Amino acid sequence: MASRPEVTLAQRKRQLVSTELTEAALQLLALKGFDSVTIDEIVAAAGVSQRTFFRYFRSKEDVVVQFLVDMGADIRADLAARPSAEPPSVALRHAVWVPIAACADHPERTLRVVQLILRTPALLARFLERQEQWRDDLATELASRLGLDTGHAVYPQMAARMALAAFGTVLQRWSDSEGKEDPAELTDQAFAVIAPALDTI
Amino acid sequence: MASRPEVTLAQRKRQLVSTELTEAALQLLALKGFDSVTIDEIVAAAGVSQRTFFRYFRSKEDVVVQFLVDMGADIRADLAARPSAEPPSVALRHAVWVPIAACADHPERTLRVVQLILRTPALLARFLERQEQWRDDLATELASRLGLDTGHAVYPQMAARMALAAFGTVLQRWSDSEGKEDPAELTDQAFAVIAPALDTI
DNA sequence: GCCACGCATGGCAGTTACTGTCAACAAGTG
DNA sequence: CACTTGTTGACAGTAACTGCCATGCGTGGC
Repeated sequence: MASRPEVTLAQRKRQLVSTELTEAALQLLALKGFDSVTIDEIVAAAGVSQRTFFRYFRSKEDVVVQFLVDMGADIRADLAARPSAEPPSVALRHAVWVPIAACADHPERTLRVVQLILRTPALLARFLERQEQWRDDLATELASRLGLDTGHAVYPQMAARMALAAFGTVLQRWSDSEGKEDPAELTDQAFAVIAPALDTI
Repeated sequence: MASRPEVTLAQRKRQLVSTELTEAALQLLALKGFDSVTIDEIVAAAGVSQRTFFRYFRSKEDVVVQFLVDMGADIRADLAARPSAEPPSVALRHAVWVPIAACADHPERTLRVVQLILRTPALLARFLERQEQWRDDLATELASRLGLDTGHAVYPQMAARMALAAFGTVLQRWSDSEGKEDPAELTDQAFAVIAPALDTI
């Protein structure tokens, strides 16, 4: 046994508090809007102290954005797992599809959050800031795939930005249509636009 | 005379206070970093009260980002002025070149500010948030140029995002190279990447 | 010249996000 | 049992931001 001897009781407790805070925050924020909810209300609902909140999240915005952050690592991981013979447009489409599929799988959970983020300036700002990290990761991964130097060629940077442009467009259209438009179809349309640029490497 | 009877003394006084605050802020921020400078220090250097500061700027970040905001309107204006027969890649290249040229014209003034923004998470977040407005403007302008409906075609959104991707890449490379790389050349390279996608409309 | 009005400003109190510090407590280890 | 490690809560403190009100300064009517 001991396949995971590291998953101690303490770690599970941490996970519990984290999800408890996230749930409480998302419910309150979706209900009253971002600005009208204070940290005190969130921690009261979760049953912890304010100090504990800031041990789990760096800022009020982080509670909402956090669940999208982990997706960044998934994108890069998926891109790295793609066969290197695959053209960039196909590989990137698959990589970007990972977080979109996660949203599409639980629309009732994610749609509200996505809408909240896209329509709240403070949250949107943090979300975009996190995407910068995704972009750098994607760019370096692409550069190593293609044997290019990130410092000299603009292609990796541009390709990463174009992929995230597709991601953003899909998210926005999905949000604005209240989830009625099909994410898969939107992703196809977005990548159809950028594919000619991605594959002229 | 009276070519501008609206430019009263009061308005010029407002402009004076605004620039005074901006100058004081930029100097202090470039010197000590964004987080280490307080509003109190800025207003002390500018000789006004803290309350007055927040009558001119919505937040501490705004002092830095503000000067980049007006560029957004310029981009759209330039795009609208372009002949409609021009392919999107050329028209967008010219539109995006407007703010880049403004930076390239006064490198000693703008390089520090651009670096400060790109390297300070809080400032970067606000900057990106403002760009969202640029993007919407560009997208609607492009849609009307091409007679498309923003609500049904993804092309205008994607084209606007690609143009801003080029803008961001140029800014980042210019900033990372300490101004040594030529903005015009970087712009050409970036648009060379996206041109195949932009012109397959 | 004088008064009234608009408008920018400053001071002040208050809210809220966020941080440093310390003591208490629980769990695992020798 | 002593010791270490990790999590938590309470408290004080900083700094960003806002509402309110009084003050002064320029402009226009009389």
